[in-house]
Amino acid sequence: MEDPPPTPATPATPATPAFPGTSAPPAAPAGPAAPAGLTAPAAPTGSAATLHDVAREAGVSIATASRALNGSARNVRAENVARVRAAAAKLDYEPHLSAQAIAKGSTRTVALVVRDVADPYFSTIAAGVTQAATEAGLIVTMAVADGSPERELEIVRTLRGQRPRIIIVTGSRIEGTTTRDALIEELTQYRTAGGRVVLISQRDLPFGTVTIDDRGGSAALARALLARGYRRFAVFHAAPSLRTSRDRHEGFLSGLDGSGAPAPLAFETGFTRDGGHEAARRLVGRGMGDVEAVFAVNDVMAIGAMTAFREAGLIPGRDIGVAGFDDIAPAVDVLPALTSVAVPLREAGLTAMRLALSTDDPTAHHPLPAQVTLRSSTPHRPTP
Amino acid sequence: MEDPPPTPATPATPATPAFPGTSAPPAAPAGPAAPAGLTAPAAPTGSAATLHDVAREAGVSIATASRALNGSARNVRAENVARVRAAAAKLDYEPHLSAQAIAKGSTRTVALVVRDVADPYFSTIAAGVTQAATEAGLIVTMAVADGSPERELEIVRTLRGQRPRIIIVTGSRIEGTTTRDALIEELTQYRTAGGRVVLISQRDLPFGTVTIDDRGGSAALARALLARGYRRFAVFHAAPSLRTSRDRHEGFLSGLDGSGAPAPLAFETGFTRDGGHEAARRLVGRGMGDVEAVFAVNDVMAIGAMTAFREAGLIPGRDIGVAGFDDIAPAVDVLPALTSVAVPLREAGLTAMRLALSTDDPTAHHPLPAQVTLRSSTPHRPTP
DNA sequence: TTGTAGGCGTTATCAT
DNA sequence: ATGATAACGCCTACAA
Repeated sequence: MEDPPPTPATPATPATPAFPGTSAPPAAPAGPAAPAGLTAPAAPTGSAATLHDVAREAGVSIATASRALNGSARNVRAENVARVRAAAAKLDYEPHLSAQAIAKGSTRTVALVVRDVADPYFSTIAAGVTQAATEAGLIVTMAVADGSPERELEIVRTLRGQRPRIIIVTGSRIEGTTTRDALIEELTQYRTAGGRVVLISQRDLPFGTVTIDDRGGSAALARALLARGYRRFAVFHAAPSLRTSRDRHEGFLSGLDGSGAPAPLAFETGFTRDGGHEAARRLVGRGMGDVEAVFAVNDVMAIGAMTAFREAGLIPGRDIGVAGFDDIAPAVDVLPALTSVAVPLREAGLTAMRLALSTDDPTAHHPLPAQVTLRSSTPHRPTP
Repeated sequence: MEDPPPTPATPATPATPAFPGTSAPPAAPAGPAAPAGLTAPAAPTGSAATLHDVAREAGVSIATASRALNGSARNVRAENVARVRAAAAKLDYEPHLSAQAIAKGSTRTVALVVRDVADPYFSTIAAGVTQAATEAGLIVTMAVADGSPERELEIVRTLRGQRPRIIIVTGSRIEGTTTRDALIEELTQYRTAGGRVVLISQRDLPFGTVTIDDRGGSAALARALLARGYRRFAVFHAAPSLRTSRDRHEGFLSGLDGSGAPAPLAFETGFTRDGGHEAARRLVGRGMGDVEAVFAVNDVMAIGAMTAFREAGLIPGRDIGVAGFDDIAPAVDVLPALTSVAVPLREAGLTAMRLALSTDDPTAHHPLPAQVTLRSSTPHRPTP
């Protein structure tokens, strides 16, 4: 079954040519983002129906058509509304969002900047943002910063070209003050131009922020482990410039405070599964000493560490306790099930949107709780 | 440690209006944007710098400014180029993408439709798409169909309003012919209007398509398991309307063909971790019979099943073989490591973009290989 | 209720 | 090389 040949509703509009085919490869896509490998984008237009077409088809003026479809349909004769609607349907008309944006002076898009979409941490947040955006009739555009503060800065800069209503930045690790200041500057500009800014998990910046209680969660975890009889720890953490890692690390230490437990060994490594794996190998290599449990600052690290321990002949949960952070889905399916700290990631995305859409103080901070979830990777230690 | 005193909030700029909560998108903003009433001196209005501002600041015409910044800078005196660039930098000017789009008649966006961003399957594909798009200087907008064909259709329809250069649809499960035909119709319209369409993992539709070799991979897996001595299988699959599930199921059966192995038991369940868990419980509940191994049509199902088996006192890899599909990251960290079929998900996203950007046949099909990866969840069976 | 006209920020076509 | 000026598709006073 083929598509019915579109009725030649527009007989007098030869105008726009069909496909330029292989023609003019648009010159270097200018701008900062250098095109690396791929071929230049193909040529566009074959043109879609415009409001003008609809108006003509319906036998009314453009203004009436506009009103009937979009604006105050109340002031349009019912008959004309029907006419216009029919014409629009017939021509398969969709309003040109860019044109609307430029005419109205505001778009309906929210721009989301993440470090890595493939990471479940961010993709879950993205899911929350997308859901809330859809409910509010907004479009989500996404950009990936890839862990580079410079890239992030550049993204935010070019993002302003979209004139989004909202910019949400998550997972950045601005610590170097140069890019940090530039980022603040950029976002401030954007805000004074009327945009809303919300940061997720990026404390201490003068914007609306959704924070996850990394410190508190880690501290609570430390106390819970103490209560289970653990006293000697190792911590697998990432570079301290990664704020999330540092907060969780410091939180854990603070949770140990006053317990009399010795200072944990610290291993710096990658914020990834392989990082955890590598740190565990290092720990095993230098001798476990009297380490009773490992706290890895996120679950994928913890899971990688468990595998490494097992490869070294140590059984997690028996020979060594292991705990992570995030409570990602696989935590309950690894063996032993992983003790972790649950964070409401999707909720973070929803909350960010809520914050952005609210008319309240645009610099409000909204903390989200983190909840310790004890599992068999850290069983009770037999009291000696 | 609280946030520093926020910068003096914009006094007279109400900015974004409230939103319609659950209601329809066209939220007629009530009040006017700004009290732009009388004499407008150094208007601190919330708008961003325009090309006009830049031109004035640089002391050139708006046309020259445009050329200097964007177009053929070749025909502009070097001095003026510098002037304009300086002005742009000073004013923190970013070209209004919507305005450019409307003037040029084409946008720089690619629209991506996925079933669920939070699912690693789709988020990995999304990562590939985003990467390729960024390299080509394109912006990605994302919409979530949530498993509903109707929603998917509606999304594609409204997506056309963005006038994206490319629409990529992944993970749909159009089987009901009504929505299927409507979807084809909609996408065809879009294509004749000059857009490029690429489908991922959606066979049999007259558009560019990136397919993953579900059937072949499953068949190869079946043969590999036969070679390891397994003969009696159970298959955990999802509703047959979910094409991916059906293909993998059928492929597995075809791989068994001619081996003389008995027909596997089939358990229909959810395409999720919990689905696999549930099916395994059902299998255990009705008695394992002589089932030697389970093939779950994706990894999360397989992993859920392993946990369920363990809960029932069966040790995966010893008492029951388990295999999945996708080879997601945790597959190597569960115990035992999961036999699976590796699928180049990120590559699928990249390939989709490549297909979309190429000038070749817009309906080309590009199959991606799937590779069997044997691990200890399906050890060699001792030959009796 | 309807149409006319002006404007939104850019680009592109003209002359100059 | 540069500057008016007309599009681009839509919205919205302002008139009629």
